[in-house]
Amino acid sequence: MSAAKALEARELKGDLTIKLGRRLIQLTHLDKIYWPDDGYTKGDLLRYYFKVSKYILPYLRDRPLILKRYPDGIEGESFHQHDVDEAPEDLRLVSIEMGDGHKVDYLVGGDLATLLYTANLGAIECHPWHSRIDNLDRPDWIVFDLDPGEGATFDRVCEVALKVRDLLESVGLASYAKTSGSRGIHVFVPLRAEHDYDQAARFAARIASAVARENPAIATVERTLQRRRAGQIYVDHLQNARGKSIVAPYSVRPRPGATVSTPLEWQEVIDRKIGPQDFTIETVLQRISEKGDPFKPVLRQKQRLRQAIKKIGSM
DNA sequence: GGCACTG
DNA sequence: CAGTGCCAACGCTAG
DNA sequence: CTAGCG
Ligand SMILES: [Mn+2]
Ligand SMILES: [Mn+2]
Repeated sequence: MSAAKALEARELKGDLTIKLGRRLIQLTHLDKIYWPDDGYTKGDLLRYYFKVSKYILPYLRDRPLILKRYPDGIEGESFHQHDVDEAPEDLRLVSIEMGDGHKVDYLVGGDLATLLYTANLGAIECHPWHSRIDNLDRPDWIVFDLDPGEGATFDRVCEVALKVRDLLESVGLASYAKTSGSRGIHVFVPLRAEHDYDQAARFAARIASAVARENPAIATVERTLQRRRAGQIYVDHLQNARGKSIVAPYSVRPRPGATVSTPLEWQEVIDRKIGPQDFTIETVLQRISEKGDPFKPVLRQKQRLRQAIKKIGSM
């Protein structure tokens, strides 16, 4: 059966084998409940990823994938998986040598077959590396993970996101925001992959620290939970390292409502009329068809860090 | 979720 | 046959 | 070095 016809059925039940080009992909337990409070099933998850594939796959292409698996749904136990030893032969893998010399076989993103294979394993979220397999030591984006503390509002997250954007802009860099799908915002800075993780991370630390220093009531870079004040937003820059990841644009989250990490226009961050709960596996496709993808420049803009490092150094 | 292994 | 184990690694930094 | 964080 064609993948499209099979997956677009309103109700998905039991198991299904779909053909993608020459590949056969097994999709199992389609009626298993993954979101008990909402009634969404594993079939609903697979249908969403099939329909959004054209938009999400560019952000996964040629990147090692970290799987965070929820085989029994969002309230069941979960585990991380890097080393994938049982993947079908025809899915792309890359063998990456770790610090201690042992090798880990990562799945490589970008193919629909891989996306549906990982979703079928219960990998609700997509977690790509910040670098691509042809240049694993040089990230092609920097991320700022804005995490609201207990009691901090999404309004305040928006406020801090704009501070980050403005500072980046003042050193000559464009940036892009998406909802995390939980309560925060992720700010991405697209890069030409020419600086290594250490240089990128040091730059990110300087930006985050400056935002916290200039806005101490609402932003902090303090990692110790107990020392973050209520209402502050934690500007987490420490994800900018090899082997770490952040959830991809258009990735589903294992959260109530089956929310999706959704790219925003900066004007939406300014207007504060939207919230993370507005974007779910049921609403995001409609939004994309109306507004397009605000993150498109993230894969096109090859920004260079040299001048920006110089400028932040003199501030 | 699926596979290897145990009893 | 049913039941169980397994599937992460690591980078950072305050103390 | 370890503990806590993600
Ligand atoms: Mn974080
Ligand atoms: Mn976060």
